[in-house]
Amino acid sequence: MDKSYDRKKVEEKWYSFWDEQGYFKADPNSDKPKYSLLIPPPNLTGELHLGHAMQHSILDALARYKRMSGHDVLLLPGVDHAGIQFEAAFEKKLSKEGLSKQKLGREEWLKKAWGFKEEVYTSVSKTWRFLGLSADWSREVFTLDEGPRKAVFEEFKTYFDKDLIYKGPYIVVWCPKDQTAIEDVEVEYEERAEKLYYLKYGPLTLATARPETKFGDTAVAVHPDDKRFQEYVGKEIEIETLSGKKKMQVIADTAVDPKFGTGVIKVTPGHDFTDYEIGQRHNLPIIQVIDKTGRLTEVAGKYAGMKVAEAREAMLPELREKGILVKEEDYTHNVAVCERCKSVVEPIISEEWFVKVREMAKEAVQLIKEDEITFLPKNYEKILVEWLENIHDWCISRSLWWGHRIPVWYKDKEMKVSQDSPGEGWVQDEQVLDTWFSSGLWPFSTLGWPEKSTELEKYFPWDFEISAPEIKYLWIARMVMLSKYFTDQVPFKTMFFHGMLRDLEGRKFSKSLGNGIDPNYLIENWGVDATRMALYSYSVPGRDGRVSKQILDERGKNFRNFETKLRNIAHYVIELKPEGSNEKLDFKNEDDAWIKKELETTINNVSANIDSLNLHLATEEIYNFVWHKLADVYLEKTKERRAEAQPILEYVLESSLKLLHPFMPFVTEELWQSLPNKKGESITISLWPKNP
RNA sequence: GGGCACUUAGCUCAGUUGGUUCAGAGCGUCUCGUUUACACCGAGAAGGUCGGGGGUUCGAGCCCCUCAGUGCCCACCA
Repeated sequence: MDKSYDRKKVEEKWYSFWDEQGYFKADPNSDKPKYSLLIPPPNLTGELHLGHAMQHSILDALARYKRMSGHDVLLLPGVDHAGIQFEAAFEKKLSKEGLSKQKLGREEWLKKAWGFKEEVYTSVSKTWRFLGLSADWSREVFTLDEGPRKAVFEEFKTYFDKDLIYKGPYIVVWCPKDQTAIEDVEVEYEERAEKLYYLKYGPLTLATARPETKFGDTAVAVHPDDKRFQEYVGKEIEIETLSGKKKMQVIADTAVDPKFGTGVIKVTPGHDFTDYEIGQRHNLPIIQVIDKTGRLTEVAGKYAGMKVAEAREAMLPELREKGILVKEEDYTHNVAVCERCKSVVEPIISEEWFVKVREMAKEAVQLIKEDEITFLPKNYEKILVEWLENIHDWCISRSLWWGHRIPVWYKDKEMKVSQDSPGEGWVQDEQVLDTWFSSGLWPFSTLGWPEKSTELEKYFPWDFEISAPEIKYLWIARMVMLSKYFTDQVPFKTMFFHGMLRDLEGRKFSKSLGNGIDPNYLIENWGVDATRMALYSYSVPGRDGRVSKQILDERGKNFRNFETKLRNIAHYVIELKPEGSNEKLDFKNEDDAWIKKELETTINNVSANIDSLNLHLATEEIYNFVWHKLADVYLEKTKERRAEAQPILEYVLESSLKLLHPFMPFVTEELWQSLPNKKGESITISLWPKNP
């Protein structure tokens, strides 16, 4: 066979053929049973990675299989605006041009941002098509589109009217780099070797890792049962500070661990979560020491204006000199950093919007426990339930510009919830909503909700949803919660968590490590079909895989070879068809009966494995049949009775192509079209083989 | 600290209810073979006491207990 043909060209040709024929379009008016799959909207940040490629390969295999099995399939594509991540990527680009948010102003910035969005989108959507994704592009949705915008407003208004939304000062995780509050689920912890400082507070000594927050102390606390400090509880002690002597009360609170450090803590309600809670219990005042840019405020005296790390270094000599700092020891602990930009985050008091989600979460738990969602792997059900049971109020505001703006308007002392300006003189809230506020609605906002569309009626709840495990709380749990709340239904019937692909050391792929593998690289080397096949072997639910470029190349090569094998089988069957071949399909010969039986077994096993979402087994099954049964054994045997076996060869080849099509769409279409009786008719709409 | 996974051939991984077909695949290694579908191939071979130990059973990678190692998630101790 020709070994040097242009695979890419062929892929493009068939993809546009399918697209033009409209095979991927769902038809709400069809009377076929529906099967709906929701594509997790990738973030608008640029490149697609291996995880996306795997998700899309899995989704597409299922979509194609269901389509061939007589379903009206909706595979719905979309894109997420990804607030923080998008702004970070955009900011980088702007800074290269010497521009910034400050220089541009909100309006101009947004204009450019939309331009950047288009740019990024173009490259992303191209890659999608390369993977062969059989999505209904006519229904593609972007989270900032008008539809989702209406849905988001409906969501906000509903919460507001039901008194589930409130705004207030609260301790939040603040990212000084991104200049916004983030959620605790967006925080990562990094182990760092720092120091533990022992400070003298009057008659007491306490240990702290953060002496710079000293200016915000409003109490000293011990455990109520700790006998060592009983005499001080409820009293005031006089302590030495950097700005002279000061009185401070000693309180008792169970949050204090008597075994850690000296058993005494300083309470800084403005900059520590535990301390904040202690402060609430004891009515302590809050002093802000660190501002939103990560610098000390004027309460820090001469240290005001310094960044946290600088200030800490700078104040140590004075603390030593004044005899306040009495001991230092090495201390390794976890430091909270922003998941997106990796800078150290600060607990800070800020004015933010919150949603009370406890009741909603409770109902979601109920729903999950009724087993209406099949989780793969199963144990994720428990993981999600536990998170939902311990949920706390959701901080939904972000100090960003890219996103759905909070639909609240102010005029003098008045406030109104409205999607658009209520009129002259009204000013909209500056903040935007958390990205997940809109993503949580995705299963129904994409189908026209809050309108009652036929699409919503037909395709919701979704039959299948897939996700990386890392967004199980941020996204999956929220979708369940919001679907229950707004539609009283589950968002999807099957929830498939794929594993994470990691490098050989077991580390995540990340930009900062530079260990990523570009799916486009694999596609260029081995073709889409082979790349997809390689990925299916890692598609076992919940199981991580360790890969390297070399390992993926091996797999890619293997399946590229398989593709060649398939081409050669087709060549033998079709091109080398002898004159005067038998026309009648019967299986009287012993070999014919054998291959027929093997094929039937394969059909059963492949179908069953797709139905049970074991794509790695389904692909193995058909691979084994085609290579080691059909090619190695049967085909060899037909050489002695070529003309007689022709109808059986054609029949088995056709069935094999169909069985392979969900996984290797391109080569199967190409070979299908070369069958003498199939010119122009697509394998995409052929019927899945069934045994009598 | 709490929870959850994983540990099977040199490497990356399968192995769905315990039972001739479970001891496998791909790649790698070795031997042989250019027989017209295919060397991006074919025939064959080597290689694992399925992490250690204990238990249940007529019978266990597969169930239970325990130990060890690895990874992930959650919480967070100032």
